[in-house]
Amino acid sequence: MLDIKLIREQREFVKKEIEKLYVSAPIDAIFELDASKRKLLSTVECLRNQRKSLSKEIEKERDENIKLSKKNEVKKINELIKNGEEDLGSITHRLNDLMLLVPNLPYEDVPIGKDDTENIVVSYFNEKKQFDFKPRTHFDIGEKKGLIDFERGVKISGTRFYVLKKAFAKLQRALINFMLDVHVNDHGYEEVYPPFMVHEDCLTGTGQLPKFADTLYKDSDSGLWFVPTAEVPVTNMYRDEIIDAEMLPVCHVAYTACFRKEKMSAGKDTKGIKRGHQFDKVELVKITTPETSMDELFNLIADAQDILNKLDLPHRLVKMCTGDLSFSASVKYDIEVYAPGVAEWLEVSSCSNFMAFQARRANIKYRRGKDSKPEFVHTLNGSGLALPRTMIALIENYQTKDGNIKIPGVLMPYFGSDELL
RNA sequence: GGAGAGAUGGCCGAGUUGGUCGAAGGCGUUCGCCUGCUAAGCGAAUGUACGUCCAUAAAAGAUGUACCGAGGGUUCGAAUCCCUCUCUCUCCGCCA
Repeated sequence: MLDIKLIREQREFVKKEIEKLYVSAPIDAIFELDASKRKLLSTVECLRNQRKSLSKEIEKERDENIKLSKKNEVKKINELIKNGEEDLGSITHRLNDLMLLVPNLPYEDVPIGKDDTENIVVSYFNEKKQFDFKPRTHFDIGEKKGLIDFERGVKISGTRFYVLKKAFAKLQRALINFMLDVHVNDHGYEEVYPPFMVHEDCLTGTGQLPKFADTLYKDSDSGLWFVPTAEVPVTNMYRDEIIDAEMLPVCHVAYTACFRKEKMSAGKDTKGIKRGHQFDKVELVKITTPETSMDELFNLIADAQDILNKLDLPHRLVKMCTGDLSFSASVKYDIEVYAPGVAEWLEVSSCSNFMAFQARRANIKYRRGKDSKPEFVHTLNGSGLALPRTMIALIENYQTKDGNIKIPGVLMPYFGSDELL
């Protein structure tokens, strides 16, 4: 959520910034609603003040007649208050609804562009592997060796579900543990294991709701939503809290399954395990002071990249342009790993600084000093990394000519002693 | 799932014959005094949000309103009375 004061005081600036995102937002309507809300609020507060003082007079009044007339006076005021409160309620409600639909503003150095074609590749890391044969796709390998069962996945759960078997199931488990250990031991994150189902407030807090309800799964019975990313439960751990300044930055790493309807991508990426309704992910979340959030973003990106470096996988860092920023992000960098079988750069991590946008929605604050007023924190997150796509890259990059996969050394303690699958 | 108890400020904890309660008291914290140092003692301060005024880079200041788990009701007036919900705790049952 944006600061309403920013819209109040610098409406044209906000509109100009939103234009850069190639989306529309009801800034003018918000401005008008805010003005009428404040006007009405003053009126109602003034009336309540009158009621208060009259009530006190009634208490002390000895004359029954005067008392009665004053009571009637308050009753009339109460009518006015009631009407005012109803209007105020509906205006506030409408204002809030609109505010929740306004995306975050882009950070100053975000390149302007209308879609992903205008993103900027910042740099490349690790050499692409050379093959003296045509590299196969992960789904080709997986099916032939009986390590991915697409048919049964579809049988039990429908399209975009698959079953990992034997060495592939184990490989994913090994990767999860490897990633968690690296982030905890080498990068200093604190591991958390959060719920995979959350209250609606959480999704509003991190910005998935109300706009993207149709991409999320929900249990209508309990009203709980399945998390589309660990960002949601982990960031919301601190909802409605004031964090001690000494605790910052808060750095968490969490493994969760993630659930997404993928309606926007209907028909896209239907082959393989690139895009399923359920996938595993190790997520990095940081909560920082406003001053340090940009530095922490680059630390976070480096931490995510470190996994790929340790696995010696070719990847590149891509800076998102304004038109490709996600709803809540102010800056976003994607890490894309190269998979030679499908011959694609796969997004394995999306690292964002949300500035105070989520903090404002989720009401997460910190105190600069003992006597300082609470201020909103900055929140960040990025995958570290998404499992299926890391799997794809690992399988396709480490395949041998005879159809096996060589396990990288760093994974040996996790996967076991088998050199080949 | 059955029975009972509870939810108050950073914490503990009063307040339940409705008004002077944003809320006693204690602890903690901050500042000052005292002290060779520390402790103790003494004095003062110490919630959040939003609005208005002032000011405008911001803060501070003044003032108003709301908030005693959440929502609704009774009343001139509710932390206090009534209803609904949520959560926590204890006991019993059931179960991974």
